[in-house]
Amino acid sequence: MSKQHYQVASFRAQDSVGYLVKRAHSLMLDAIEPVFEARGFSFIQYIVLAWLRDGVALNPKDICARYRHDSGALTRVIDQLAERGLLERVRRDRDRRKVELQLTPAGRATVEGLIPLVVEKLNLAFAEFSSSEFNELKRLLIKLNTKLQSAVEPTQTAQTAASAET
Amino acid sequence: MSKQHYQVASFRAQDSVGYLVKRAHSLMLDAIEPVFEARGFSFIQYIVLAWLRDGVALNPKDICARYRHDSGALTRVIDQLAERGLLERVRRDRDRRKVELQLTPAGRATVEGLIPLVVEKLNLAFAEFSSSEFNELKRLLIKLNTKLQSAVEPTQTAQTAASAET
DNA sequence: GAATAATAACTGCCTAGGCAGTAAGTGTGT
DNA sequence: ACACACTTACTGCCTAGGCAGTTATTATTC
Repeated sequence: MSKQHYQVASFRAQDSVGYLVKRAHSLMLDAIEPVFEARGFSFIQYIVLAWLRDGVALNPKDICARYRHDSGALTRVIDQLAERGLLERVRRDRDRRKVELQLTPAGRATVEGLIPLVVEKLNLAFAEFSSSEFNELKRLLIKLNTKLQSAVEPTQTAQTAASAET
Repeated sequence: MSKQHYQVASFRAQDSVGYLVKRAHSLMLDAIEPVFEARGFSFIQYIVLAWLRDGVALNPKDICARYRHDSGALTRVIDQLAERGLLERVRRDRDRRKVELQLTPAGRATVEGLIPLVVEKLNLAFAEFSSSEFNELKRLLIKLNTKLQSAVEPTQTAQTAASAET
């Protein structure tokens, strides 16, 4: 038996965690987007640059999967960044379907300049959070995401999982 | 002095709570949207119906403010719902700028039918959360939202807080 | 080894949402 | 009373993202 946190009879949409999460996402974007736009960047452009810097994702497919962004839309974001000389597409001989994205020195300098602005906004948002509150929020969000992800993915080990028909 | 949870030198974009929140939002939408679409509704249509049912918001402006939805986009959503006979626009003599939205019996029946599907998905997502974890996540999200909201709103003392007329 | 499936990036099209402006209605100050 | 500012809902336009293909490349199967 699993916890039943919500009951049909007493459910109110505005009490849903889904609403709280949507609202947090929207408010955080509203807080940070003007910072980027004032410097000629969109938020998604920053994400691509930052993830390349950190080595999290090196090709479009990784970014799509991890940031849950549309493949077609991402191609156009990469076009914009490449046109501005902030990254380069490199086709490797290993697997010629894949495109490896590499930051140029200008791209690296750009993202290094943007990060302090992000850090400042984040610290402001969590100024009144204790360390334990901050860490607990992260832990619970990761726990939620892990669960949701496994529900979405018809993944590797899903063969044994109760007959998910295509 | 306030907590500095992030440092520029050690910042990695994928560790940001912003990313966790964005991901949670995206995954939750992916989990619930197919349920609505299979029944001919979009998620935003459900939100409008559910909020009207709960009396949270009775006119477009309230929904825009609380759900952070664009006013123009919302007008079109209301058009769709009105065309399908699920709600009606009523202009009141009190303030003829405002449009009061009223669920029709069909609209009420529709939303009552959708809510169990939402409750089921939410309970699945939080099945492995204890009551204290669940409540703590809600509390921390509310705390975050409150802070972010106050950063967005420039004025907002106690003046407008008391302006809730029926 | 050829046929088929699967994968990665990309393109075109379409729709929903953001933005700016408009119209009707209301409040305020003098 | 009048001008002015403000509010609410709506409209048109534009852009970013979702979706369905397309192409090039690699993996799998017979």
